[in-house]
Amino acid sequence: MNHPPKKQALLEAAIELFAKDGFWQTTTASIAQEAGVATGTLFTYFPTKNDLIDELYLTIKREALAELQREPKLQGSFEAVFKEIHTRLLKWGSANPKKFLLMLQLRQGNQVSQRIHETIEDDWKEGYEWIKLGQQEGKLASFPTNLLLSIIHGHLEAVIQHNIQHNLSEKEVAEVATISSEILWRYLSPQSKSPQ
Amino acid sequence: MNHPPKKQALLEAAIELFAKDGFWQTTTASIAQEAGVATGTLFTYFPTKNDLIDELYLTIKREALAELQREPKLQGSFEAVFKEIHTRLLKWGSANPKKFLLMLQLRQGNQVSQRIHETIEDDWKEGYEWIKLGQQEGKLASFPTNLLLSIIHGHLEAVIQHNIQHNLSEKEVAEVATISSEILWRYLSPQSKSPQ
Amino acid sequence: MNHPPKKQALLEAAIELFAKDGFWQTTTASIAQEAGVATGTLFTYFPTKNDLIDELYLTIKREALAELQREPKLQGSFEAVFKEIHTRLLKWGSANPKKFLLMLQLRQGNQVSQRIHETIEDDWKEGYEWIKLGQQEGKLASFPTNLLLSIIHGHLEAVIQHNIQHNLSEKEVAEVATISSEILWRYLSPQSKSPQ
Amino acid sequence: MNHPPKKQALLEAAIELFAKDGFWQTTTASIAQEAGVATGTLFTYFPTKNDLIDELYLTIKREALAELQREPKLQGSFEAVFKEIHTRLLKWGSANPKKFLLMLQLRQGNQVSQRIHETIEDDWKEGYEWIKLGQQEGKLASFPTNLLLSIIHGHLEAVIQHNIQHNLSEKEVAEVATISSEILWRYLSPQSKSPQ
DNA sequence: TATGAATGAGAATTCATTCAT
DNA sequence: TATGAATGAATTCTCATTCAT
Repeated sequence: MNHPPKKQALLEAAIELFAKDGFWQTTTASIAQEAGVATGTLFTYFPTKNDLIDELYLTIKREALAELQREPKLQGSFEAVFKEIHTRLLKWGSANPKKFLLMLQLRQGNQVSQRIHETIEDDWKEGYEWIKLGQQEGKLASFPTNLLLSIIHGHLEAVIQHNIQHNLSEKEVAEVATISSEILWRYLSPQSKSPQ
Repeated sequence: MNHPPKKQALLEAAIELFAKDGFWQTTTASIAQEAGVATGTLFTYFPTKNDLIDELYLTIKREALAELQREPKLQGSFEAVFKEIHTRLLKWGSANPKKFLLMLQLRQGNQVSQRIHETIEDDWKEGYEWIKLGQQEGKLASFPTNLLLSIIHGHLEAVIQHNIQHNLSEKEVAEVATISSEILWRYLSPQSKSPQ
Repeated sequence: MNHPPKKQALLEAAIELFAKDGFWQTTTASIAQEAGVATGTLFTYFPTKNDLIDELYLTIKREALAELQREPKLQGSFEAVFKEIHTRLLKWGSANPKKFLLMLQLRQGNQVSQRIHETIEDDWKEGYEWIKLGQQEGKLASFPTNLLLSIIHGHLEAVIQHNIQHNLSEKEVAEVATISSEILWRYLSPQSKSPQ
Repeated sequence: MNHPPKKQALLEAAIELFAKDGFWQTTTASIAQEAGVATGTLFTYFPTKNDLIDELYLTIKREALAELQREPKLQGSFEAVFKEIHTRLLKWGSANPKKFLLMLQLRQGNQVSQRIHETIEDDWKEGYEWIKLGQQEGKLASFPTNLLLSIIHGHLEAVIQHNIQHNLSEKEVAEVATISSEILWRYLSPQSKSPQ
């Protein structure tokens, strides 16, 4: 976010190459080359290749989070805010396919250290609490919060991956976002609203 | 499924180790050792490490598919069949966490060859057609079939991962399956059922 | 002593190169090359470069020890045995300059692991006990056994280094050995023998 | 001896670290850090790491030599001077274990350049001549001067190492020095004194 | 002089794969 | 088929040294 230029270049090169070839097929030498620095320079900023991963993952996760904190502020009814969050994340993921897919890859591959997972959990704690509150106030279906989050996450991932795969334009993404948030909301509304 | 015993042992050892340490961190030597065979023997059955992956992925995918083909046959209304499919897959994934997580890992990591992806697509074609037919007959929401499938997939993944993470008992899994299939069905029913 | 041929070749190559260039200036690649095996082969026998050192040091120390155990058996008066031990070690070191100097280098450089030092101490324990007994029986000067051993060791080292540096012939070494063992014996005899 | 403060700090840091970890395991960066200066600063004073070694070795050797040149002046009979030299060196080594052991390490490891060895030989030439003269005048045993020096050296080393290892107090060192110089003198006196 | 980020040649070690038995 | 020692290309990481400031 405010890295020294060479560090920034390394992170960007890593995103590019990891997304293209996968983490383990990408050598530190090629990252350095892509970033236009010497091989040793990488290790000035990241003591090991795994530290690079960790920082990369954290950086991307925080970039996604930043989407929710930027102007205009999230406001309005619970439903409105919920849909807006969904929309912003969906748009961010669709617009940043490399970062998004890399995030999935790193998570699935167990490459990210526990420490980083905890840091991120911490970052997103506010959101978690907001969802929980929504449930307590009867705005959201009452199944286990973790399951609820898993489902939201799974839904977002599925739709974003679909958008990326089909290479949708910004306008199309916006349309999908509207439909998708509508569906998700209906789907996660409290049971009372469900048809008998 | 009907492999020579050493081949079978190798596949099982690979599942164990890939799931634990990840594909790239697992050496062919360690797989052979875990399987109780010599290092060279692995290459008698799988010309390269990547061929092992391919076969493993295919085997697992077909094992999941077999769940849908086993007795009792799927039958009844479209809704009943849809829910049963969902339930069987969810139970299979929850009962086979290693295989399930490995499947995700291999898919995200771009490790599986194109050829295998095509083979699998072929295997599942029947299901794809069945979903499409359901849409045409107005049994399912009418958004793009691929998106629909992505969402189903994402939902299943989310719930299974949740089950695995929380280590649910078979009974609990059955309960979650009921709720989950109910929700998913409601969610993917044609728009007409949606609240105005 | 009874190593697989490639392991033996590696140990010999290592002696050659370590003695010539020093431990840290010698690369594992060059050792493998000198031994006529592939770079990886070294690591089949020695997990790390340090393990190679350890084994090398142990092997050399035991080779020296073997000099004392070979035929003809050590026998006769305490004095005769003492001188014979001194002579055999002195001859061995003078005849094996590379091994001898390497031994010194490894010991001084703190390269050998504690475990190996303990193993060696164990190997030589019998000798230690024999010296101690000699002291108790009044055959040797009564200062601290450890100091006594240090002095013997220091003397041997000094004379061997001198022989090596001056490149003495076998015959000359034999002469020096006689003088040297005479001096050392006189020097370490009990105080009573000393001039007032 | 009269170095700029940063240079002095670097030399001291180097002694500390070389003695602890060995020359090759110690990085120039760590020396600089220990000395509290920037990495680049080391190279202002020592063009290469090897130059640092050379200067260090020379400095230590001269420090030992200085022990013999300080007040009170060496005087009295040949025997008295011989014993006093021995005692001073023994005390210096025992009191400066890091420097002493480092000296041994550097010598054995072939780390010091030829140029420096020659310089030092020059420094100690006077002592060499004095010993030789002693031999000619029948004060010392008549075997080759070089061998004689080796033996003296070996003896000193053995005893100092023993003192260091057993962590003797200053008083104990003084006692050992007396015994040790007595022994050494007896040992190196001309043959006539030896028992028949 | 002093700094410390940057360099890049070099080194230890790994591991998929081969092949003689 | 099965074995496992041997191979050697490839990779991560180190560190003495440089140089712009």
